[in-house]
Amino acid sequence: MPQLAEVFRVHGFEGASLSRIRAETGLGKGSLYHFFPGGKDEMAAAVLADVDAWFLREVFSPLDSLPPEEGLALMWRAVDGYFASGRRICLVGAFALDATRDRFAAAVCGYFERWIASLRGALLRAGLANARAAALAEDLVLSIQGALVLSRALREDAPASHKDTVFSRALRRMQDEVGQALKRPPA
Amino acid sequence: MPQLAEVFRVHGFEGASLSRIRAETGLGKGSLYHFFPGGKDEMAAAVLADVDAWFLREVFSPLDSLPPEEGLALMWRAVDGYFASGRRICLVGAFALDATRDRFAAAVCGYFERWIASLRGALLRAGLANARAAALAEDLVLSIQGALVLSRALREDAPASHKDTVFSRALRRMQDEVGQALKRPPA
DNA sequence: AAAATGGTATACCGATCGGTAAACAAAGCG
DNA sequence: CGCTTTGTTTACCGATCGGTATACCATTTT
Repeated sequence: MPQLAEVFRVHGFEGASLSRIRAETGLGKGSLYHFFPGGKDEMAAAVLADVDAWFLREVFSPLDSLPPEEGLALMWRAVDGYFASGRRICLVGAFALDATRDRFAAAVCGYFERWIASLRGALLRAGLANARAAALAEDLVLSIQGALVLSRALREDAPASHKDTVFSRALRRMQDEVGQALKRPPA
Repeated sequence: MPQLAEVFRVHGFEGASLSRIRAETGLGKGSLYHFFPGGKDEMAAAVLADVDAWFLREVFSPLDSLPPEEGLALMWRAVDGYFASGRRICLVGAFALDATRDRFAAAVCGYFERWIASLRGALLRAGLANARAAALAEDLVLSIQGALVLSRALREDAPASHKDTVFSRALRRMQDEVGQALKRPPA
């Protein structure tokens, strides 16, 4: 399943041909269609569900139920780890850009809505005003996606130099932004 | 050429099959290969060059040569118009996400580097400190890309309601950020 | 009018696409 | 042991892929 996800991440939905999937997973065509009778669509849907489950467990739930500061700290760690400091992109974001979005509209839309909602909730509980929490939550999720795009565009996938990439810089900037917002009185 | 660009934008490089291109442009296969003997790669390269030229003319050059406030104002207008308030995505950003990036690495990388550099230059000339200008320029370009991803993910391509979309909100927030940075002494 | 030019339409190529079917292997279980 | 279940292999399907070749058409040039 991780390998399956990787194929979609690297090549996109259209670019993830069955032969590439076979090569990456080592499974024959028959095996793939045994597990996913619905074909490529079902594979992609399963991967999306898997991603969603991971984020639900590692990001959304902590944001919802833990003290906001803890939840936020966990989110930054999880995001930096999951996206490999910008070397790996967001599958959902990639699907959102092309026509693939229409096929998996519910999953794509739900993923981002949920993320923003959980983040907004945590920020609210951390003391931010309603409007400010909503705006900041949206801005943070949006910036993460943008950082992934830019990080990949500038070819920062060198195995070394984890430190000063666009993604790491952006992540630090976001944390600062949250920190300042929580210290200061809501604007 | 605009139609050609649209096919790549909507379907991505892999999803932009020659038959779809033919359908969209109305040209026969022969005509396409007459103008682009190099096939799909050359078409995509031409589209990328076209996009780059447009941004050079409408965004980068104004940022470089006009007074910074004017250049910035033009950029916001151009960006909002070009991306149709979030209803149209950035072709270069989309290419950057999947394996297509490797094929057009130079163009993709150059596009973003140039954008950030021009923006940084304008911010510098507007009075920002070196580090702050660089960080803000990166953050703005990154946020635009993120706003496009999120805007599409949340299906905000309804023809009506131009006003309060994720993209419009994000654009306004960025303008505020720049405005505040220019007013205040550099942090 | 003849020839060359710029562009188009069409048929076709091998390769690969996503997907199906059937034969087969290996356990699980009575 | 036989029988089913679970999974894999393999061959194959029609459709479509990107790309080529050729014939054709409309100008323009000579």
